[in-house]
Amino acid sequence: MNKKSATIYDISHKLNVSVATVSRALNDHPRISEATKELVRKTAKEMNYKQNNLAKALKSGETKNVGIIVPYINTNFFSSVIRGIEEELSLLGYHVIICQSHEDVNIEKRHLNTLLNAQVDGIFMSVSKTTIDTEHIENILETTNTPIIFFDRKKDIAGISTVTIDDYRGGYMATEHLIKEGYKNICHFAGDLNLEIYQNRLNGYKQALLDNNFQIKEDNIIFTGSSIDTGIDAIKKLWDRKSIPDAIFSSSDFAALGACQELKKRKIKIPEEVAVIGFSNEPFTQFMELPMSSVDQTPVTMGKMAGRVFIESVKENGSGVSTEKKVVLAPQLYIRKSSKRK
Amino acid sequence: MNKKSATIYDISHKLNVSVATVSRALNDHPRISEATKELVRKTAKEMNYKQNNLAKALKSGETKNVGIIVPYINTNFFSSVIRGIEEELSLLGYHVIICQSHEDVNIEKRHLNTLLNAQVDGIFMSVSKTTIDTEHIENILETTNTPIIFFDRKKDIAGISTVTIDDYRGGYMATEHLIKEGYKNICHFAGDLNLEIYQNRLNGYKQALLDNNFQIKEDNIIFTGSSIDTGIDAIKKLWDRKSIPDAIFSSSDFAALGACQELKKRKIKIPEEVAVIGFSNEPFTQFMELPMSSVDQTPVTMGKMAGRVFIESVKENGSGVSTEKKVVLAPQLYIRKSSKRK
DNA sequence: TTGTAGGCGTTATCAA
DNA sequence: TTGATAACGCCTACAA
Repeated sequence: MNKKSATIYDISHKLNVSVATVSRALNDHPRISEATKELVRKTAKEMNYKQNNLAKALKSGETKNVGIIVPYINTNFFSSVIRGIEEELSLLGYHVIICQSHEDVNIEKRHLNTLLNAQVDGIFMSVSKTTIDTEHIENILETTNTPIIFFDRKKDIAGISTVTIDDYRGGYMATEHLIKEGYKNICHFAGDLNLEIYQNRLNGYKQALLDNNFQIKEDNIIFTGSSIDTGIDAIKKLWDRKSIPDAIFSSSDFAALGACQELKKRKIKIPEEVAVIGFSNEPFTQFMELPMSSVDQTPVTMGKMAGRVFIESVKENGSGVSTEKKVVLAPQLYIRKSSKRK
Repeated sequence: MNKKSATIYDISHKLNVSVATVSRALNDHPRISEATKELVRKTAKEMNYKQNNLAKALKSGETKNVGIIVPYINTNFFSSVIRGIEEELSLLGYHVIICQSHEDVNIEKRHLNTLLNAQVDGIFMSVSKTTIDTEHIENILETTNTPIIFFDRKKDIAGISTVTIDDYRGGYMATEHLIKEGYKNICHFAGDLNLEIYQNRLNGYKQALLDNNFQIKEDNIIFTGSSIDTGIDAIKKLWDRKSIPDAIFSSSDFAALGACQELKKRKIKIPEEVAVIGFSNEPFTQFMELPMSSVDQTPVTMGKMAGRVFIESVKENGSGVSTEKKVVLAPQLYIRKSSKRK
C-alpha cells in the first residue's frame, strides 16, 4: 500500500543505462546525447519521478532551506518581514522555515539548535525580549558556517549582518513633528530597553527635545509594554500627577491605542488637548476613530533586504571572505489626525 | 577556514569505538553500557557534535518538516492559522515551511512540487482563488503518501482531511442578527464563489432570509473582493439605484470597511440608517471609529486543529488505514456598534 | 558519450 | 555489550 516514489535507479533499470547517465540527463549535463536526455526525461515523467532533495542536500551540503525565528508570527510587522524574505528567496529555490520564540530565550535557543540540526543554509532572527546574554548565538558563529542575519531586533555581535530601520531617526522625526505642531510637554512611552530598537527610539526622542531647546524630564518617560493595557495604565499614571503632557510619542502602536482609549474615556480631546503618535504603523492605526499618526518600519522591504544580504553572504562564503553588512532603512512618518493641531 | 561540524565518525575515531556504538549511545540504546554512553555524550559535547537530520531523514524517510501554502502570509487570518500549526507541531519536533501562492494556481503548483521534493511529511494548504481545477492535488494523493490537509479554503477531494469553520452558519448568524435588530432590506457582499467559503456564507445568508420570511433579491447580492476599494464601489453601485438597503452583511471585513468609509462620506449614519457587519474579525474592526460587528473564524484554533489532524493521519499511515477527517469549527459572532440599532 | 564506484552522515541488521 | 557493513538517493571523479 505504500507508494514509494521512483528513484534514478528505477529509471536506470527500466532504460538499461547507468544511474550516472540518468542523473546527468536529468541535470542537463552537456556531455549527454540529446536523445538519451529526452528519453530519460520522458520516462522520469511517466514514472512520476521526483528528485529527493534530501539526498542531494546530504551530498552538496546545501539544503536550500533557511530558518526564521521571530517572537510571534501573527503580528503585522513580523509576518510582513517574513513575506519579504519568502518572496525574495523563493525565486532562488529556497524554502523558509518559521519558528516562534514566544519572547523566551530558551525556546529561541532550542529553535536555533534544531534549525542547525536541520542543516539550514542560514538563519534570520529578531531576538526575544528575554535575550540578554548572546553566548548561544556567538557560539554558532564560532562553530559553524551558517550565516545569521538579524533584522529589527538585533544585538551587536561581530560577524553578524543586520537589517534594521533607523529607530533613532524614527524617534527623532516623531518628536520633532510634535514640536513643530506646537506641543510643549511631550512624553514618551518607552519599550523594553534591553532591545536596541527601544533604546534608539528613546534617544531620538531625547535628542529632538534637546535640539529644540526643550528639557528632558525623566518623569515624562514612561515604560510601557506593547499592549493596549500598558498604554491605559500609562495614562492613569500620568494623569494622577501634576504635570500633564500635551503630547505622547509611543514606541508602540498598541500602547498608543490604549492611551487613545483612556483619553477618550476621560473626555480629553485628541489632538487638541493631547497629541498621540505611535510606532509601527499597524494597519488599524489608519482606521481608528481618530486616525493615528505612526512611524512605518517598511517591513516587507526589510524582509527583502534581509534576503539579499543572505544571498550575498552565501556567495561570499564560497569565495572565502566574509564581511558583515549593516543595512539601515529609513523609517517613514505617517502623519494623521491624532497629532495635527494646526 | 571552513568549519565542518563533527560527525559520529569523528567521535568514534577519537574514542576508538565503532560508529554503531556512538550512534547507539547517542540514541540512548538500552544495550549500551552506561559508562560508554556517558563517555560518548561527553566527547560529543566537547567536539560540539550536532546531529545531521538530513542523513537521518534520508534513512528514516521522515524529515519532520511540514509545508504550508497560503495566498499571503501577512494577513491576520493566515498568519494566525500558521501560528496555531507551528505551536501544535513544534512541540513534536516538526518544523514548518511557509510558501505564498499569491493567489496564483501556477505558483501553488510549483510550491507543491518543491515541497514534495523537499520530502515534507505533510502539506497544509488554503487554495488560491485561481485554483479551479484540482488535478495537481489529486495527483499527489495518488502518487505519494504525503498527507494533505486543507484549512479554510478547501476543495472537495476524497482522501483529503479538512479543517474549516462553518461558514454557512456564520452567514446565517450574521444575517439573523441583522433581522432581529429590525433591519428589513439586507444586502450581501459576496466573495469569489469559486471558493466554498464564500458560497457557504452566501447560502447561510439566503437561508436566514427565507427562514424569516424575507424574500431573496438577487439585486441585493453584490460581488466584491476582499479589499477596501471593492466595498466603496459596492456602496456607489447600490446607492445609484432605487432600492437602497438598510443593512450590509459583507463576506469580507475589508469590503465592509470600505462600505463604512463611503457611507460616512455620504453622511449616512451607521447603524441608524444602515447596519454593517463583516467577516473575519480582523483586529482593526474593534478599533474603528464605529466598532464593527464581525464573524470570528478562530484562526489559531483552526491551525491547532489542523496540526492535530495531521498528527493523527501520520499515526494512521503507520497502521495502514487512513480515513479522512472533516473538522468544522464554530464561528463566533462579535456584535459591536455598527449593527446595533436597538 | 556513458559506466563504475565512492561518499555525504545516519541507522539498523547481523555477527561476534 | 560492541563491531562491521549495507542502505537511504543522489552526485561526481575517474575510467572506459
